[in-house]
Amino acid sequence: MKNSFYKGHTPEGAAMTQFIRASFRLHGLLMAAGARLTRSVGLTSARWQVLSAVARSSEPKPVAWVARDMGLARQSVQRVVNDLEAAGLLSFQPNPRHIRATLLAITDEGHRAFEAITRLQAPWVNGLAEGTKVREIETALHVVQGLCRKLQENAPSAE
Amino acid sequence: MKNSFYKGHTPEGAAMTQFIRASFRLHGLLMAAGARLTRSVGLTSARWQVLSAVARSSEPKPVAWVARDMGLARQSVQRVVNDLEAAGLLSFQPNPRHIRATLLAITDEGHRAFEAITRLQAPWVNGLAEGTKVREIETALHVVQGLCRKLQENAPSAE
DNA sequence: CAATTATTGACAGCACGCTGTCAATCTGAA
DNA sequence: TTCAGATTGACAGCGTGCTGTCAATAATTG
Repeated sequence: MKNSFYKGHTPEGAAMTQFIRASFRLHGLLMAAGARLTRSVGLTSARWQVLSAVARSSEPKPVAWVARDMGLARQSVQRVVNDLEAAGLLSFQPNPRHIRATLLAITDEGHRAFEAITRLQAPWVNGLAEGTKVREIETALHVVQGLCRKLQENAPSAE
Repeated sequence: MKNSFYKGHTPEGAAMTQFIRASFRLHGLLMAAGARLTRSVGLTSARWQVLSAVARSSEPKPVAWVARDMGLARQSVQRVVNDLEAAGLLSFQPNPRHIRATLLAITDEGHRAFEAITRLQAPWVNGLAEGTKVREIETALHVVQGLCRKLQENAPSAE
């Protein structure tokens, strides 16, 4: 795979370029898999991720806080949250510290949907990880986290 | 990070779940970085990737072939290609084997844009990879490629 | 206390990937 | 040769993430 397209790259840079290309493809495949996984519960990948973020949260938060936790823009999460509220999976609770910034709470129905998908996700991801050593996954995670850190430093966070 | 949310997961599955979450964030950050990188040439991340795929291709191909190479749906690439053609960076060449499926060729202007971005991308990715060992990147690439392979097997390819 | 600044949500609009459907075209088997 | 199936591009529509702008509300500062 060493060809003219990697002129100007350090060995690390050439390897990283390949890794980034593979990451794009992985993202597409994960999104497709997430769609299949969540469809049976009547959700989508993005809605499930937002629901999870709220479910995993240690305390009720406004939309903007959840967005920051997820590393997404505020408005992206806002619209998904509005959809989830309309679907009855999330509810807005009054925020004693801020009139407009209502707190997000998961409803009983939302909790049921979250647990239903969790029961599907666990065996799915176990199968996906089968055959890969924990050490390798941790190395990969380390590389990805290092990239995220570097990219976040050089990136003017939106707004 | 071992908490109740990883019940039902094997050790590999728990690590993989973390890795997938990190991958989503990485994708978002890479897209943002790609936007900054390509904006100066008047392109976007997606258009640059399609242009690169055509530029790297060993022979002229119809849109559907390029889409398969990139692991994307045919129509996603089709619309970007139409935009690139309208912008004068790509051109449609007659295909002796198929009247409708014209072949994609890069124009002089497209070549200039591609090279301009390549000159920006190389130092950018070198800096990004700096401090990460090639061995680690290759392990991460190996993990990602393994995931892609597994996901592609279990996924009914679109259409 | 008053005025400036920061945060938050509402609204509108864009880029991109997906799907489904349709007609034109090519391919291969009967 | 003919006809059924595959391939390809055109068109329309959806979900998701982004940006920019605006008004309402908090927080901070003089």
